[in-house]
Amino acid sequence: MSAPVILLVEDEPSQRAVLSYNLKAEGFDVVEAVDGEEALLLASEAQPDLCLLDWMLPHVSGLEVCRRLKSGKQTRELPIIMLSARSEELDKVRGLETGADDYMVKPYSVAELIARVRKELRRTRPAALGEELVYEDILLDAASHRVSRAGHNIKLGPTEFRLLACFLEAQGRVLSREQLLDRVWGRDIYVDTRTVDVHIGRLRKALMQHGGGDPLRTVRGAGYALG
Amino acid sequence: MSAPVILLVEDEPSQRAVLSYNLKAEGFDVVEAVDGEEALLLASEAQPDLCLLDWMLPHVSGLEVCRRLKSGKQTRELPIIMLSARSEELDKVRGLETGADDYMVKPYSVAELIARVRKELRRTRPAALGEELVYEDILLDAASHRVSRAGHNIKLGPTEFRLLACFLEAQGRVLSREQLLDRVWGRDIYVDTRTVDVHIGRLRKALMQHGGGDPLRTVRGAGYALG
DNA sequence: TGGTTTTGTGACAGAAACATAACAGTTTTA
DNA sequence: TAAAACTGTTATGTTTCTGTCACAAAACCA
Repeated sequence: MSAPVILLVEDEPSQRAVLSYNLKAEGFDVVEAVDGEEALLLASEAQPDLCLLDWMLPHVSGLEVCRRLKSGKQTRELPIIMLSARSEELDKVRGLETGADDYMVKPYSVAELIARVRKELRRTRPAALGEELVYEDILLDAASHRVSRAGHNIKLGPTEFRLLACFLEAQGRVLSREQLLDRVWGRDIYVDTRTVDVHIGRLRKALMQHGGGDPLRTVRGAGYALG
Repeated sequence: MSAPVILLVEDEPSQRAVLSYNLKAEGFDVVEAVDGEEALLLASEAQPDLCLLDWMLPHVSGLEVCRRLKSGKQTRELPIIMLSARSEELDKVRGLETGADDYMVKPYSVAELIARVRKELRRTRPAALGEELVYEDILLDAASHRVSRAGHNIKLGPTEFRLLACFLEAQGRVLSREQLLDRVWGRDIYVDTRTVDVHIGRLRKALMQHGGGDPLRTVRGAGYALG
């Protein structure tokens, strides 16, 4: 499973370097933007999982970037943590009003920032953080890379493991073959779309090896879903 | 018990502020010095448990401070972690054998710095954390540097020892080769990632020399895990 | 129903990931 | 200072996984 991607928007180079380095050390992928323009561009292009947004930016203010991200269709769901140098309560209120999901005042504890990042990602990318994912009698422990069903241990190849993690993260939503290729294989890998079918088959077989019904649902013309 | 006191020697105010803030956030008491003079004074006066020492200092260099601390009777036992801006200097620091207990190159991961601080403190203030790591019949005693399995003493090389300690600390989580290289070999050492495999093999052999199954699990495409 | 589209699946060859032994250079130990 | 222990790399063998294809089965549609 790919590491969560964090969009870091901060104009001051040294601040940016420190944050970037520490985020990378925690295992995140970091995409950096130096101003609002670039931030908005990368937000839709790099498909980040979370955005760290500085309040003070040249040209377009952080507040404005936040507002635009939250009103854009593609980027509405992107969690945003605002970083501000000032502690005035008014700023905080305004930040959260604009739709930011959290707010931190500089100077902040890096440990606390990381903790808040994790808190936001826990909602959207639980598998990437090493959480336990459950659906009925199926249990996937991302940290120890283990899967079991009704108590029986189940051995999965890397691809099937990621596939199952996707379905568990998607919470029953239907995922198209294209979406699965993106998330499981990666964005710029070219493989035949029918290959997904084969791996779905393998995943099904593995999950049913100790009995139990088929937990995967084929949605003709659309893709697959869990449950 | 009172919190460990850390003597932070760093002349640049912003760097000092960041470090101080983060250390305090982790529950340490911080005493700050801006140059070598003050550092030497505070080292004997404030009775710190550990010293974070910047390489570049006005007047008296960090290297010189380190040397003096290590030759002073009262301060000889004070653990020192040197902070250096560039990796070339790191070599010098190492080569000159200043007596520092650990080194970090800027920019560093705050999480890693904290981890190293704890590591040093564990030696000098062992009451802080439990020293024995256990998994099933495997026992690692960090204080005496001993490992045993099912009662049999097991002799491990330094690398295998650290490797096993990592797995015991990770509590069953999968560790990637990169993570292991970071933790066992160090962040800025270049070693082929395949080398990890070899040492895993050696560790396995050592752990199984008196019988018993393989406690290490290979997670294809991801890394290794204990149990 | 018959034809058409979509999905399921077994087989297979090639690729990738991993295990292990051997080796040469280095460091530590006695 | 010689011997022993340790390290990182390389080469080779082994296992496991992948992606594609071909054909079978199922679902859909008129």
